[in-house]
Amino acid sequence: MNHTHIMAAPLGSTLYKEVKQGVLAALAAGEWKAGEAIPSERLLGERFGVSIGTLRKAIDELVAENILIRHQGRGTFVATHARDHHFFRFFRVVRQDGYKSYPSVSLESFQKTRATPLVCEKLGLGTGARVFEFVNRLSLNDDVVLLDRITVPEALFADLTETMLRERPTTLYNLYQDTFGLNIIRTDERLRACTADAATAALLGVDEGSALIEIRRLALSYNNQPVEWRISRVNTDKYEYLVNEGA
Amino acid sequence: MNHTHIMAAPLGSTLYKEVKQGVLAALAAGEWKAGEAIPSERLLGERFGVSIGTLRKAIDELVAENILIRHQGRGTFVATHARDHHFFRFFRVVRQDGYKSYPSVSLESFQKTRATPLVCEKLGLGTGARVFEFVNRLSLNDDVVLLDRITVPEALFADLTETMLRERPTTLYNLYQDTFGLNIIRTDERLRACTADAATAALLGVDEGSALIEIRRLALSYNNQPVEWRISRVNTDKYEYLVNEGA
DNA sequence: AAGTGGTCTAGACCACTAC
DNA sequence: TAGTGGTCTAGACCACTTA
Repeated sequence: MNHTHIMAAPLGSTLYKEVKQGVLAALAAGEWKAGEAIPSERLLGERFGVSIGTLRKAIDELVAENILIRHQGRGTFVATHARDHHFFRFFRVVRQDGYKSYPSVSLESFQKTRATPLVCEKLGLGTGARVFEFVNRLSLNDDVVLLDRITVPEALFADLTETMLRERPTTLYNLYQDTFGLNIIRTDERLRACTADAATAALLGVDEGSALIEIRRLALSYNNQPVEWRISRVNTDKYEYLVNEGA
Repeated sequence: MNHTHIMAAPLGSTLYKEVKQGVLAALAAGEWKAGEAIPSERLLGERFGVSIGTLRKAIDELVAENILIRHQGRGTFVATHARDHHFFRFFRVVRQDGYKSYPSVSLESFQKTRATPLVCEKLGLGTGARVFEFVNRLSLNDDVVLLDRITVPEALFADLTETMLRERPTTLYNLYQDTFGLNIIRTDERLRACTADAATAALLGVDEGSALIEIRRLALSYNNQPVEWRISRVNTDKYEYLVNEGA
């Protein structure tokens, strides 16, 4: 029997890709919030007019992209940035012996300002758009290791306050999710070697001129929407940046 | 109707996982060489006593892991490290404007020696095992950018010669595949900031003491067999190290 | 035209979770 | 016990490649 599907066939035009886009659209529209369960496979299959197998193939890809999480017997859930969950997917700094631990964060500065041309380009903002800029100092096992200078557009983060950053119970990306409905699903990172300027050296507790790694990260949400621009500097005397490819 | 499969259920014990292991075992045993087509889905389904759908699920995962490549209408092939193919999966250094180009390589040294304790540990070798050690200098767009010190065990690379390295037509990992039957499918990289010593500075054309990125890479084949240990130093004045997570 | 992988279906049964 | 996702089947039809 030929399939008689309800939806039109606009783009890549295979049924399951359309279903995937449909689910992504519902996600981007906030129909299901982070941490919530999405409807059952049977219901979604009916909604999109496809068989379970086809629906599953669409969901399979979203699970592979860490956008959804399945729990057998419970349901399928919108992924969250909870501490124990996918934290190390975006945090790659580990001790040189391989030991992974969660950083403790101290907020060093916070201001509302206007974006530089570089930041405007990275975040896709108009010239002189307003942004929040703040600096976090991260420690691992009581070693000061990272300095993050983070910039986010005011347009997406209306009413962000220093207190919200200081008193957030979990991770930064979890705050983005819960408070602003912004779900980071992808990052683009570029690393260079650099040397510590006086201010950086003081905050990291290293000598001025020490070799550091500089990470420039753009974090994106659904539809490749840029959400956060970040420049990190890492003291790699006892820690290193980990990349696994394959497996 | 219940499935009546031929194989025993040893480990993760779902049918398609067993099929996947069976295909991996055939690959590791060299039953199908790099670049060759594996048997058709119908034949493999018969061989493992499973339906096409189950066989496909096993192959799907191997394709997702870049171990096999499917070409509609032609067949399924063992992945190769051909230049145009997956080269940038293991080579992450790009120009700061994002432009990707293939490096030109010059071999700076080549020797047979005994492994240091560190190398023995990384490559899983016995104390004092014999290894080949060579240094490559890589240029991108006529800029000298990378210095690779590469160590491989003699046990896996019997009869490796300087000439083979100098006159290889394609990539290094392609040489490993074609000449030694060693298929790199995974790497573990750890990055630190470092400063250029005199020898490194001279070869990279930078000042002694310049900040560089140091990459320590272990490259592995099937069954997590360590094949190559490599320490690279990168001049990031005009280039950077690229990591994309998600999508 | 024959053979390959790619998509899709409809339904069975299993394993796990919650009530 | 009811509902969820997880696995598996058997086969139809499509799209592409090769000859």
